[in-house]
Formats: sequence, structure tokens, C-alpha cells
Amino acid sequence: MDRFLVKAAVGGLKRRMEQEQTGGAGLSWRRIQAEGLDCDYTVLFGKAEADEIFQELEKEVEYFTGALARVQVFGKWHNVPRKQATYGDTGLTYSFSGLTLSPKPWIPVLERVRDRVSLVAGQTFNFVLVNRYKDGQDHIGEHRDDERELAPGSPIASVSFGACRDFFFRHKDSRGKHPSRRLAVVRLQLAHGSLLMMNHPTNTHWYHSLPVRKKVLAPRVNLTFRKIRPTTK
DNA sequence: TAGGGCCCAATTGT
DNA sequence: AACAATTGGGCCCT
Repeated sequence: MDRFLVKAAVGGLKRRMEQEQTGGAGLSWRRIQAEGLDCDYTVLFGKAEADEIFQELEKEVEYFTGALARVQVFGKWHNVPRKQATYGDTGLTYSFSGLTLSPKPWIPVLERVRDRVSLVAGQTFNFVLVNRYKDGQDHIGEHRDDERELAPGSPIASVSFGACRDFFFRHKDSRGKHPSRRLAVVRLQLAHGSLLMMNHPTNTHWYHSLPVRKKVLAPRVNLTFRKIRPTTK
């Protein structure tokens, strides 16, 4: 059996055990797979609980302002088309637009979501990036998450609240004017209260984006939990 | 009419 | 030191 199959089997077993631990709630998972792409999707929080968490996120999360909310692209400065914040374990640092920053210390609502994700994913996380999209005009372009910052092989857990948004994966060799390969775009919708587990090696082969959707009028808050490497010096 | 998808424009950091 | 990452606007298609 190759190591991917072994990993899948272990993941499946873990998941089954945790479903039992969650009181037999029996989360139903959707497996999303393509060449080098391995994700699991479920709705983690029912509407009432998701509503409550969303409200608390809206009340408590403090987003970057000023220079940290701007970016230079092709010589022109822009406000990033979303709001961002980072929270995590004390003592951690990460790099962001050429700076070394510390995440803000965890707040209760983020710990609550983190702990639920840890339970069902069988993984721990020491960091979360919060992205707030005020409406369908807010978006994020195609990118991969910075792997040098991540613990090798660790998954990224993406939890969504608020407006349902389309979400795309595009293979790294299928981008640009002259793609060397033509793999289909993988399209998902990320619903209120949902969890998308992006398992290794998804992030090494596939870019992801949240496209503009002009018909969407409501805000969405997304939490991506990660395990980032402790800073060594 | 307008939403959506694709391409293009420089500079900076790694 | 080669290469990757970042956004908005213009064009085209439906």
C-alpha cells in the first residue's frame, strides 16, 4: 500500500473515532480529491451555533489597519480587498510583508472554534488567520499558503461563517496564458458553519482563491487554522 | 446590462 | 540571483 493510501486509511479511522466522541453526531464528510489534492468538507456547526459564533467574531475580532492593510502591486498601492487579523500562541512569530509579527493572543470565540476543529480533525493548531469579506466585492486572488511557515505535512483547517461563497482550486501547472497541463478547476461552496480540511499535499500543487461575487451582499468571516513552525533562534 | 473570467501592468521579498 | 506573490482595470463572452 502506498503511503497516501495508508494516510487516507488512518485519517478515515481517526475521523470515525471522533464521530463517536462527538456524541454520535455523525458528521457527514464530503471527500474532495484530484491529482495531488486532498480535502474533506463538512458542516461543523448547525445554524444556531454558527450564528452565535459569527456574531461574536464580528464583535471581538480586531483587524489590521494602516500599513498592514495595504499592499503594493505593479507600483500602485491598494487597500487589500478584505480585512485580516492573526491570533495564536504567545511567543510565536510569523512573517508578513517583510515584517516579523506576533499574532494577538487567543480570544474565547477563536479558542472555541479551534478546539472543536481539533477534536474532529485530530490535529492541533497554534495559529489562525482571520479573513473578513464584507460582501461579494471583497475577495482574495489565487495563492498558496506559505509552506515555509507551516509545520511540514500539517493540514490547514478553513472554517467559514456568514455568507456562503464560491471557492476555487486551480492546479499550479494549469495557470496563466500557456498552461503546461489542463486540469479542471475544482469549485466548492463554503457554507455558514462549514469546515474545509486542506490536507497535505494540496497546498503544494494547488492554488486557491475566493472570487468576486457581486450578487453576494452579506459578510463572510473565514478562519484558517494552521500549525506554524516555532521560531528558532 | 452586467456579471464573470482571463490577461496584463512592477516591484519587492525570498 | 532567479523566481514568486500581490490587485484592479480592460476586454471579451454570455
